[in-house]
Amino acid sequence: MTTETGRRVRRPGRGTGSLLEVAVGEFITRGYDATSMEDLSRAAGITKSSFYHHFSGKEALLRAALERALDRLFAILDEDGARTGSPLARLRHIVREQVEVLVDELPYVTLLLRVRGNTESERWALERRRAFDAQIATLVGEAVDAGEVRAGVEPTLAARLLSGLVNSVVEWVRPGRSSSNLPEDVTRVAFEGILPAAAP
Amino acid sequence: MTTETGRRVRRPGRGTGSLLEVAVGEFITRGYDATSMEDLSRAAGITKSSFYHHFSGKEALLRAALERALDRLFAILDEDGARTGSPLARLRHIVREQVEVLVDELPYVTLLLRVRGNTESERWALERRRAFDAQIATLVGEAVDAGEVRAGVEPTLAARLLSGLVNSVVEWVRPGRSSSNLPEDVTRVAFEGILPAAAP
DNA sequence: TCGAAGACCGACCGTTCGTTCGGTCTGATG
DNA sequence: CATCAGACCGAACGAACGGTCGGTCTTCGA
Repeated sequence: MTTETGRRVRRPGRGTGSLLEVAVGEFITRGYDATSMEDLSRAAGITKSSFYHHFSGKEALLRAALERALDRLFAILDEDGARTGSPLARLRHIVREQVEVLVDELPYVTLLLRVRGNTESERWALERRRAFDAQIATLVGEAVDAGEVRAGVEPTLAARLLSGLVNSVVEWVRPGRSSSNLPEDVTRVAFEGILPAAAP
Repeated sequence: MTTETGRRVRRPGRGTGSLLEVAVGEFITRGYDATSMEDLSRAAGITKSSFYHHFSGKEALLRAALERALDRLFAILDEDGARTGSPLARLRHIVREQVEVLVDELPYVTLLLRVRGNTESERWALERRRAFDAQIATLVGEAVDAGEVRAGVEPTLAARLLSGLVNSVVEWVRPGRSSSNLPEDVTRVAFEGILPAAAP
């Protein structure tokens, strides 16, 4: 237990948050399955058994990380900009905020996007991801029905490519190093085309 | 050795190609590190030790799969349509063919796109992937310089998003089930925008 | 000052991993 | 019919895995 005022009493320790951060970093560079508890311990500067004092096991670490990413993503859908206005405006808002979250919580979202469903936690995360994507797909369909966009292809395909484009940012973005406004740029590219023909 | 006429002499066996196909399928569903040699053997219908008669080890399987995917991708760059014509036309050709290869060699390309650099083979594949992407990025820059496209964002960012959009197809496409012309649709979406504003 | 509890540790457990080895069976070749 | 090589197998190897256990050290509240 911790007292009301001032968490992390007694020894300075390191806190579960810091350990989670270290663990997620290792999970990303080596892959979850290829990362051993000894790898995590070495990276955190404590022994393997000490790690089990803070987390019940390897999968609990994964679960905590996936929850953090999913909570941030679903929070976007509850914002005003995602619930009011035209379907197209709501879509643009969600895409912009999604890139924001993606950069803000880069390691956690990166881990989420690499999950394949091996463990129970991974299957749970996959299900929530599917629910998130389904809401995007619905919104794309509404935007097409409202005549706000040219329906060049099936809304289902458009929604998938939209998610694919946005999520691909995690593959190369590095925190701190953003000369331009990344969320705005990605949103513009997604809706106006990556390489639109030059005006004649 | 095999005779000129009629490969796979003697026992019917199964052939290394079939074993590779099975192994790649398991690698994709469970992940490379989470897949044991016994998993592979069970899926192939032979014992673990029999598997070593055809492949020198687990990583050799991975290497063979990655080579197959990379060979197909680099072959695109050698086609006429990728070497002659305007930069924009060459880009469109490459994107269309890339989707084609992606669907044609789905499991192998999927595996390639999930590689993170744990083993020597993975690092080798990552390097070749980078070389491929670099050629795309160069071509995007040439198209912008030639005034063939509106340069809304940095060419580097555009190239990355282009690759991300195209490669994301492996996450949901299923072979055989293509009512529409997928390569053409993806190409149009990539260049004209996923959800372009409706004409007034 | 002293008891309690959290942070941490070294040693160890059973299991599973990738790989090896010695050997059997089969079928085309001479 | 004898030979030979490739396809295949059961059993076992050392190493590494995730996880457990009993105990030590440190710090704070009473």
